[in-house]
Amino acid sequence: MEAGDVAPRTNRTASVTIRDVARVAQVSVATVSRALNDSQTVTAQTRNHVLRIARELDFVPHGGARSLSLRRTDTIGVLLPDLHGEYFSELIRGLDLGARNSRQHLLLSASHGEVSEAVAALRAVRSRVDGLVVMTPFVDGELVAAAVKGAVPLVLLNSRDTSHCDVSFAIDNYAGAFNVTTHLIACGHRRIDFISGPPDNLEARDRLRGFEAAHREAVQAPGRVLRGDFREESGFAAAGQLVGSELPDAIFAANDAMAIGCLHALRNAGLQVPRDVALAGFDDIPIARFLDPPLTTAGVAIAEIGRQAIDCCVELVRGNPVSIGCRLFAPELVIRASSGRQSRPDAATSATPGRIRS
Amino acid sequence: MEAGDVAPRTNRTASVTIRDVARVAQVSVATVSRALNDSQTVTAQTRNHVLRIARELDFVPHGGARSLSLRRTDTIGVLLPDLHGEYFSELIRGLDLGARNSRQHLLLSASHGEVSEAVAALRAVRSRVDGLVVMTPFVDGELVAAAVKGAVPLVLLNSRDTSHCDVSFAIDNYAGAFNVTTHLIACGHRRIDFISGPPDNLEARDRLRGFEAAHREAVQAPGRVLRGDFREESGFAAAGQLVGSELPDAIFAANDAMAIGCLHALRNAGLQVPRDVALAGFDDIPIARFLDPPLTTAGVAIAEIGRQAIDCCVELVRGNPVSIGCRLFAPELVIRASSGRQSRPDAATSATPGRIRS
DNA sequence: TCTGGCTTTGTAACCGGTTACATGCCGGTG
DNA sequence: CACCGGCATGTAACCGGTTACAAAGCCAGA
Repeated sequence: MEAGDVAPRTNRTASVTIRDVARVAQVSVATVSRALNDSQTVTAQTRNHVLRIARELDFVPHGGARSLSLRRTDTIGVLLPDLHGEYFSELIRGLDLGARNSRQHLLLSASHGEVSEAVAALRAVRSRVDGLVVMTPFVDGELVAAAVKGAVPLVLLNSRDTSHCDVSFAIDNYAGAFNVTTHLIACGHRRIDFISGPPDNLEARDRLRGFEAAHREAVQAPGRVLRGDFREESGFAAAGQLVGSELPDAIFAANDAMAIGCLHALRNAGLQVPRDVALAGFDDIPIARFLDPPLTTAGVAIAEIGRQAIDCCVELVRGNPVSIGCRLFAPELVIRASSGRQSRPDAATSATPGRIRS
Repeated sequence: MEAGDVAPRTNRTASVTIRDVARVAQVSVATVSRALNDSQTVTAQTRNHVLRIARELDFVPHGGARSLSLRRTDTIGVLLPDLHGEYFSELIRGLDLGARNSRQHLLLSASHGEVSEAVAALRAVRSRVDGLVVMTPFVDGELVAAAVKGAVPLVLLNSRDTSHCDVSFAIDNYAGAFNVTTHLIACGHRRIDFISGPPDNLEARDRLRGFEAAHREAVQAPGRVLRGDFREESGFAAAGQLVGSELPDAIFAANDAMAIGCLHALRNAGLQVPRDVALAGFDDIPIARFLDPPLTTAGVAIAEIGRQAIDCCVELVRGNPVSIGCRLFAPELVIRASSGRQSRPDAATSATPGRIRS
């Protein structure tokens, strides 16, 4: 904030259009257009002439005009509940990978968990993109589809609803939570408390169901269920409650972010993980392995899902055949130090065998 | 991948245009346009009539066509070296905040540190956006400006170059590194090693300069300088080298990501931070406070910079007066446990007094 | 009744590309 | 020489909005 000067409406260079090129090259706009695109119907000589003039004038076709004419924007719209945090960061990495691969632009919006914002964003964006990748755990597919109105192909993320979209990607949250819980039980933990996600979030509900089912299977009573909202702070708060009352043997947080908050609160209370309490999370965000102790969690190929979602959306846009329906990703149990002593080496008897990492 | 079916080119609903609305409402397209925008020159009665028809037909104006006509896309293009990791995640949060505030879309691209990709992305994007926010530490402002050609306002991030853009935002890397180093010296550490960023990165160079200057000021010889690239892995590798040879009293990593890698390697080697080696980073990414031990670092208001950059870019787009030049952000010394015993409470005698957090 | 001015609406050009169709030019054949 | 086919190029319509300008309608005042 040091320069007190005021910018005089900077002089923008008026952009050079295809008609300028045509005039200078003394040909018609059609010929210029044909020369710039690959079209075979133009002589090598004229093509070179036109290209030289275009380069001299530093002509860059106007993307918007091109889109209007071609009815193709080469842009995929992405609507996420949020854009920050390790989870979305990983997801965005995958989306970028996919987009870059298919030479698509990425138009990014966040709904901040508000239905109204999501609908507004979709309406604003649907005529600027060729396809949409949408993740709105708080909204059911019907509202999203209504806002999109079939104007463009729609891919849903983290949803199993396929009645309102072409393809959806989902994580098997039930199985993931089941396996983590079974692992904790196998480690010898008797009372396991659960920090849940927001109750109106379908994924959060499935994780809770998996937690409960694993207890039923092991004929063991589940511990307390504390309510969280998937954010670090709520994990911190929930652990604070637990520390104040009777401590469980293990805590299973419905995602890694809350597990991190939890870990922080436990440390503040002078407790050691896993000696005093064991801990597990869900997602395997990149930081999970760097925590102290490294976090046991359900590994989800977050970036990979993002990449595939874009790929799939692009195929739909191009009208290529695509296997429709819901693509379910099975999380992998990632066993690290935070879950504590393992009574038997092969204790986790889940269908997806656990893997010791890092 | 369960559904083996193949999507038959889904039947998209042909979009309804302003001419459809005009026809049904039995008025001219001009009147429809006027009714939809606020224009005063239309009777309340006709406006209501038109709006009702538009709603019935579920008419949504075509964004692209609107942009072409208005020469305004309500979109800000953002080009970053990468989109993932805690640092960019924080930055994107700020960018989103700013964009949302000014009702702008965000067109996001990553250059992956490649000059050619950056230039290609800028050319592809410059005709689709009203303004650009660009961060390319590897490219000097001139190349960026050449690719943009003054087509739209340009704001540079993490650059002090103002000769090629309207406004630039920068962090005072020199002062930040100077203060962290001075703090480490004040803590009583004699030999302090430095893990640098990539040598062709201007910010990395400034941090190294600050590190060296603090040693000169304290009349103390700086330790070894190991080469990193700002990524976790390189911090891990560098610490591996140090562990193999003679261990310093403290390690100062040029950013937090490398400090995290470093911490991981030290823990693997059975060393305790700060008892065996002290550690400090730079950036204060959100996770820094949750590490064990919490990381001493130079706090940069990452999201705030992103927000201000968008705000500023939007003001430029709108032709509003804006204080031009470079806006320099002074990092704040954030003292946490990783830097070890503090010999005197007010040891850090820097201009920006340190603050004990969390 | 006529005129002038104000308000509301319509017509058509424009934004900057693409492309269907028309045109002109060429050489080859009957 | 007339005719035809094929190729290179030009003309103009089109994508779907906005808006300058024209025109029409209305009312008040002379």
